[in-house]
Amino acid sequence: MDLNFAEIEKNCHSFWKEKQTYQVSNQSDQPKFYVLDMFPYPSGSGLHVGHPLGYIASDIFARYKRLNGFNVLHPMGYDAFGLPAEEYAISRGIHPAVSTEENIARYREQLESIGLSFDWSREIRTSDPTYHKWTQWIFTLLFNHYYDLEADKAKHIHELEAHFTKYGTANLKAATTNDISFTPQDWVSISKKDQQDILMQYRLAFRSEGTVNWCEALGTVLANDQVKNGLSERGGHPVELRPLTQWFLRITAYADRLLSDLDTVEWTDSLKSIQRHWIGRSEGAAINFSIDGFEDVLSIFTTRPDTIFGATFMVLAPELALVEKITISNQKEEIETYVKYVSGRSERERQSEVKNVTGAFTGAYAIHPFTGKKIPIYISEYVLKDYGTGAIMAVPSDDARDRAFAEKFNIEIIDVVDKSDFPKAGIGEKVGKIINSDFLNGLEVPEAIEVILQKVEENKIGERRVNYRLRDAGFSRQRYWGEPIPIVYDKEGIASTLPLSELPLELPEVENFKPTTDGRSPIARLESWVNLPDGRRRETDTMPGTAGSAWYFIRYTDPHNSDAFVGKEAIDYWENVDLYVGGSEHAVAHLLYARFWTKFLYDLEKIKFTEPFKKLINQGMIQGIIEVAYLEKVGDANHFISTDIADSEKSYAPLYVPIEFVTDYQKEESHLNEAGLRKYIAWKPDLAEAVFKMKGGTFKNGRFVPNEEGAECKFITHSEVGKMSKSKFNTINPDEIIEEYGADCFRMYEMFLGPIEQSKPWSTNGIDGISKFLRRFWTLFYDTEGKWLVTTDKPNPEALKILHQTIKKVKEDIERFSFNTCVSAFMVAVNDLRKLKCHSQEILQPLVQLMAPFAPFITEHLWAKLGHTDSIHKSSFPAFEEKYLVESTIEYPISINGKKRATAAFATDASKEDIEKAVLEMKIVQKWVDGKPIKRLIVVPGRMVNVVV
RNA sequence: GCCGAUGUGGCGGAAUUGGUAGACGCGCUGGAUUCAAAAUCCAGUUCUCGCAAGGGAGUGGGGGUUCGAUUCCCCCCAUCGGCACCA
Repeated sequence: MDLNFAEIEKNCHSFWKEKQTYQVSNQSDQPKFYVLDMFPYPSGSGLHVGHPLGYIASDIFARYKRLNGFNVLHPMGYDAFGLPAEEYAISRGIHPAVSTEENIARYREQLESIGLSFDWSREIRTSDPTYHKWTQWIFTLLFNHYYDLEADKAKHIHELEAHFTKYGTANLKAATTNDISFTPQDWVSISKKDQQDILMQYRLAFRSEGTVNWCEALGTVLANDQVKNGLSERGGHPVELRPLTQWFLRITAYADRLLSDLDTVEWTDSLKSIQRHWIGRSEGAAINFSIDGFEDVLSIFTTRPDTIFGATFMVLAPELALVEKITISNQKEEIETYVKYVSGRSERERQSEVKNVTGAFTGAYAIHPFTGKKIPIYISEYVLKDYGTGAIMAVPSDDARDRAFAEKFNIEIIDVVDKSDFPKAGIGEKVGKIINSDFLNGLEVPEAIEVILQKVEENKIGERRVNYRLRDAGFSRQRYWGEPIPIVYDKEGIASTLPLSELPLELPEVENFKPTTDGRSPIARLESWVNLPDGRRRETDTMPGTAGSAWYFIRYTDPHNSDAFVGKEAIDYWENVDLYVGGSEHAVAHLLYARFWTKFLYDLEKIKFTEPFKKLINQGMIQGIIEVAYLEKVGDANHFISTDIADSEKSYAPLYVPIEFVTDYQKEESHLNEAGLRKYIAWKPDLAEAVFKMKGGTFKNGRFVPNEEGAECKFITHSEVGKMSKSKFNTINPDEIIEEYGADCFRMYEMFLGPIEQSKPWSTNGIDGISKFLRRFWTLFYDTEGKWLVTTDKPNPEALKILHQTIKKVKEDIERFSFNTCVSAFMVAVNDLRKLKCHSQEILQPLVQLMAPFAPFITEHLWAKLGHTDSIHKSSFPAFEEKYLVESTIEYPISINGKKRATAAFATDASKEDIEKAVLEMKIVQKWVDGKPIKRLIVVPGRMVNVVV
């Protein structure tokens, strides 16, 4: 009987549904295990073959853990709010709620067809009011807390108010937007509005004027991680810096913990290093320089205080308020021109211009705190307003940029570090001996740093300071499709949060949800919603996509709780995610925000863990082949040129070609034939008039005109490996593959492709191998007539050995997430058992259980045929027994001078001496030794023999 | 430029602690079956010299440690990913 996977799959789906096989309870005596896939955004194009790679891997692991007696939480849901979902809806001209609903339905269907063992009763959606109610609630908590740097945790804002009333800012160590100081008397005497403005500077969710990434095309601001090379990550639109009042989350307060706790999680080195970089901790000092003729002090940040005697000028960020104040009248024009020039430059331009230093002199001078010398103050765009204090002491001898600047503006360079002992060291490297530096002379750099830091603190001219590259997270979006920020403003503009009883604050229905261009959210147009009867006004910005995904893994443990974001018992039982699987593209956004929210909720004692994801595996990207046709514009005419006759000197416009039009796709000779070309012009009607030139002739107006009799219409396309995406028309859908080969085959093939974390182009070359394997596996159970072959015969030792070898290998390999080698192991086992004509139930039944995590459908069917009524996925993982692997002899490789020349079998318990003797007597060994003296004879028992001549 | 990862047959890849390099699969070659084909089954398949027996080379390149290196160390190259005036 042939393997009829379609029928088996159908039966399994209804069996699992009926028995609720994958539903999991929060009450269990079994140990817990939490396996989670990264939250998908339900895109309009559905799943392509790249998505399931991680889902299948995590599913195998979840099933494996279940078979090993764990209570496994393995849920799935949708990151349904956010920019991509909204852009998709706008492009189709429908409401995002409608398109999201449609997309989710399709996703669900596809995910189920793959046989993923999700507990669907726990499905959540970020756009669902019963969910976003709690996202909003967490926002209100962030608003009502500040960060106490002394206790190193978040505390309620009331504690801060109490501190202000009692002590003012004295002895306050709290994360803040601006360092200010006042007395308790000041605090009580100022207005309520002023008090609130001050408190706002301490809240963990706060409103502030900041420079934001404004994207005109998307009509919204974007977070730093949504901007790549000065363009929006989504859509590639230009992004400019704009001052705008926005909501922010004070993630910087958690910078140190986010950094140090990376050591406690099992993530890849590359991912950890990406996060470390993003956080960008640097230790140094803030040092105050007085300004000649002004009361103001100039505070600078440096990581090289040891080079302070080499500081020959100062540089300020052009945007700094101080600049205007200190500029002397003679220099006013120059400075103004320069400031204007900088403000007109986009982020992108500033980044691309690395070599050419620019700047302007303010005419003011700072006083060197140790030498008392006057040093000129410049401004330049290479100093960033938001990093450190926005001001530096420039040391041209030990910093490449400072040096370039000094050379251009003819400023003195004093060598302060003698690096003659380190000829290979680059400029700025922290090695060498200090010279020309008064009391620091002769010290090694690390010592000098310590000495100067002490001196700076003694003299009260500065302090040690740790600085971070990490910025506070912009949390406002001027878009429709997101959680409304649950804030109202009174007549004075004082912000307050909505109480839990008024949550969720649902998105109002609007006629026009398209983005505006005036920097306001679309819901701001809805006056009736914005203005409350009591005169207060609602906040109209919405939250970014990262909000809902920052805590979703918590909600899965108790998804239907209407009284709390999660039940205490539920979260204390399940705790954090044991295994998290997803792409590395979320390295800094989602993964950092989720860690931040987790730590915040931990501080508030809502949860008992400090990291959301203990172990994280990044699955590689399955790439696609992108097919491109070369286009040359000749006047108004469009000429397409086949790649084999393309002129390598010329540059052509590459146009994407949908892969379904391409013949011999994935092969070198991929091309469009006559029918393909017709499809192409039908798909792009504006190119109907185009001319396609190829070796064999020309295709024009829907007809191929050959150069000579019998010439072929073969328009060769240019093929390259790249991301699989709808916009490149190269997505391959799992549905067709499942229909043709079955879900089990699809699952095993995706795993067989190679290590899970490796990226590779998709190719169906080789899927036949898996398909054949499954059919061979099937023939262990059924003959061609459909007769059941399994017997109760006692298995022979050889079959037992095969089984137990396989159990051992598969168990070890699953535990190290090496799924491709598991599939190989199954193939080896099936090949060997077929050779033995083994049909013994005692062998085959454990083999079926072993394969259940990989091929859940076929194994479920066979399990039932083997006489079981309950699901195989509720059974157990076969136990490995060493005794079946014990061998009486071991085959040793015999090497001469490290090169293998022969093999020889010896008894397992053969002594070293016996082996030595036997080896030396071997003919082949004597031939190689050839009478020469034997220098050494190495025998590693159970391993190998090496004869050194 | 800095940081991280990767580099093995025609292809995807395996070799878990330094111990038989190339498991398993694709592809290819030959054979069986068939009127023929598909499917299936059997055998072979790193390169190279050789009729063969048997040699030689070989895990991106160069060097080193070791009886023995895909595995450890140093230098270099290539590809991918991240960051890029970060003081």
